[in-house]
Amino acid sequence: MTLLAPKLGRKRDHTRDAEILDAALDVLAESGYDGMTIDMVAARAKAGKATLYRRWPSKAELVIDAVACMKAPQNVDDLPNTGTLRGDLVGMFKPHTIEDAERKLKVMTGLLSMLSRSPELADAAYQAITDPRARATRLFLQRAIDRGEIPADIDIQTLSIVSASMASYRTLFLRKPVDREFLISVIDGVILPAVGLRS
Amino acid sequence: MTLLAPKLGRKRDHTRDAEILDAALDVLAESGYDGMTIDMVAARAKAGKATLYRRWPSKAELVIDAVACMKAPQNVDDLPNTGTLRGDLVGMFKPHTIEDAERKLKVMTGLLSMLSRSPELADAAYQAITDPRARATRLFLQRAIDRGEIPADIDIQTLSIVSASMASYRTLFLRKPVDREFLISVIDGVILPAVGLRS
DNA sequence: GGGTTCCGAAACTGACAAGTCTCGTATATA
DNA sequence: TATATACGAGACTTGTCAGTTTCGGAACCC
Repeated sequence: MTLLAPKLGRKRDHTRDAEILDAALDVLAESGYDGMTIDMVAARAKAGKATLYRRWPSKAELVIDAVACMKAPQNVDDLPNTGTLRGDLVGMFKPHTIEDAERKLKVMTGLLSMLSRSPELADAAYQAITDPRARATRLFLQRAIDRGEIPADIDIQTLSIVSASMASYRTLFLRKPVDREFLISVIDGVILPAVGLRS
Repeated sequence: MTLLAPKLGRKRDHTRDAEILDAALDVLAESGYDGMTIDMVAARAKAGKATLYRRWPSKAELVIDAVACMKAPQNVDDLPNTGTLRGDLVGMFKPHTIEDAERKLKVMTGLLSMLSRSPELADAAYQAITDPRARATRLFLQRAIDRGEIPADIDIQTLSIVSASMASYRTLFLRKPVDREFLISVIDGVILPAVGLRS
């Protein structure tokens, strides 16, 4: 027997998928996983609830898909490459990059208490939000080692998460803005001194 | 007219307050704010729901009180004082201290998405969880400066939150255990090099 | 003892949200 | 044109949970 679906009737408009997932991310960033309702997402996407349930079997699956689709094609080419470690690190503070990081952190905040209950969601969040940033920083450090700017025996793994850790902590625990001044103080007061570059 | 309450009837057993608040913290650490129900707290404390509502007007107030009562009388005397910065920092890894920090972090995780909606809760969490740790680290750094172990021009504010930031990030974002090895790598790979103490 | 408030247990009420279904309409194939 | 599916809108069902009330019993004061 064939399981092929017949090709009858109106076709599903898959351009709406991205719009719905983006609406879900907005609601998620604003209200968190528990505060988010399917009605909110449908309203923001100007879609019917049935349209959402036709595409995703449950709220949980919708959220996993929405988080996974944040995973930007982080092109190595559009990362800073200034020739100095400090230049690369500071180069991450372009308005667009900061804006993107802020939204991701808000989404992550609303997801945190769910991660322990849904390994699948935890993995999606790691792939889309946590890992790309650490990758970029590891790249900066490795290039600095390769060009002899910093010693080769530094702890790359640990140092690569310093800026992300401190930015998250400042937002989540201290509830203060992650502004340019703070990021500069992390770079010049922690990371660069730690790799032996004093200003 | 007098507003003095009459002293009739059975007296409220205020020794139950602490037991109920402690049960609330357990549930909070396990299920987060949204996942926590009053029934869970009552069941864990072997109390009736009415008993809880006789003492706190709402779930929100109960949680604020529970978090506030975590604020231990952090005695400066029982903080490490070893004579070296590294000794003081490492001295924070006593089993009891780590256990305490783990529970606080779990509670905080379940609270994070609420903090933006309840400034009162945010303040209680800051006073009870976030600030005490930063205070201790600032003390260690200041003593190291005073004894001439490290330069006086370091950025104490920024450096004092490095270890807490990285421990939180590792737990929340990376979902890996904050074990002794990791903490040592933060101290020896980031903090001490950053203040000019190389191993 | 009599009146009052506490206690744990559990029934009850009301609101809200996940998920389903229906309706009128639009768009596709045959 | 006839049939089948997608669409937005919204009614409907069901379960859960905050908060209230009721119950039988215990503790306290007069």
